[in-house]
Amino acid sequence: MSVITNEPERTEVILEHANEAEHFLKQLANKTRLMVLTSLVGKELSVSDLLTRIDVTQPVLSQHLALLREAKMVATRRDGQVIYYRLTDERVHKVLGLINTFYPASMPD
Amino acid sequence: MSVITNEPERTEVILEHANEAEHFLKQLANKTRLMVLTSLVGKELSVSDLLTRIDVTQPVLSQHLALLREAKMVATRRDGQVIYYRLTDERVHKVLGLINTFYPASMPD
DNA sequence: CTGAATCATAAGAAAACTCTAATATGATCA
DNA sequence: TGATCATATTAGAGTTTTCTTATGATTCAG
Repeated sequence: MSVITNEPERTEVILEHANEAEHFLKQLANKTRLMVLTSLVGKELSVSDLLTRIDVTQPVLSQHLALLREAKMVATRRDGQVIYYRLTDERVHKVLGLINTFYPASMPD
Repeated sequence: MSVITNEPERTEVILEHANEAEHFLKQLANKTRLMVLTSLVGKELSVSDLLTRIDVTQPVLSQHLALLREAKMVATRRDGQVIYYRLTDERVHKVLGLINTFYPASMPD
């Protein structure tokens, strides 16, 4: 029935998924959320941890975290009163990795 | 002075470029603009061409094209009364290619 | 149980984005 | 020149996103 379609690229697939792609990109297209997601690459962090790294108020951070949870881009684990967040969407990881290549690497700490 | 930093990934670079990354992603995070950009992969198209493929009014398309021009994601060429658009940002091409892999390939025409 | 700490939620204001409708610009052609 | 075609621009309305402020829920220590 279906044949192997081995063109080097078929970006047109997005045309049929433009709504989903728009939605996905919108979830990433926010400074606070980008910083959250980037901070979570390779490690789990608590909300307090994130608050020390990102300059936003607690409710604002919490609202962005709620959005990311809803989007299933992150998941949580509770330990006492602390809630740890981690990345759960490999697509996010890939996009962050690509975007990362667009900017010059800065001096590591 | 600087040393080779050859970690497998250093997504933290985005942290220092979160504003730019947000701006870049916002420009992509729109159905009409995604369809425009995707339609332009590998080919030049006129505004009329785009209008036949994308279901929006002429002024709306023109406004989105203005934004993409401003963002330098596309460039134009005039031939008589027709204006042709083409992609000019390799980063856009790369992101579209990646997003594309997130969706199942559909049957080619 | 009371209080403090950590995190979440909700309502409304403010800001940003997108569309509608009307008009303008530039090119071609009779 | 005047009409028409292709595309762009503008003002304002409508919609969506984000923030502010206040409050709620859960956990733990004393």
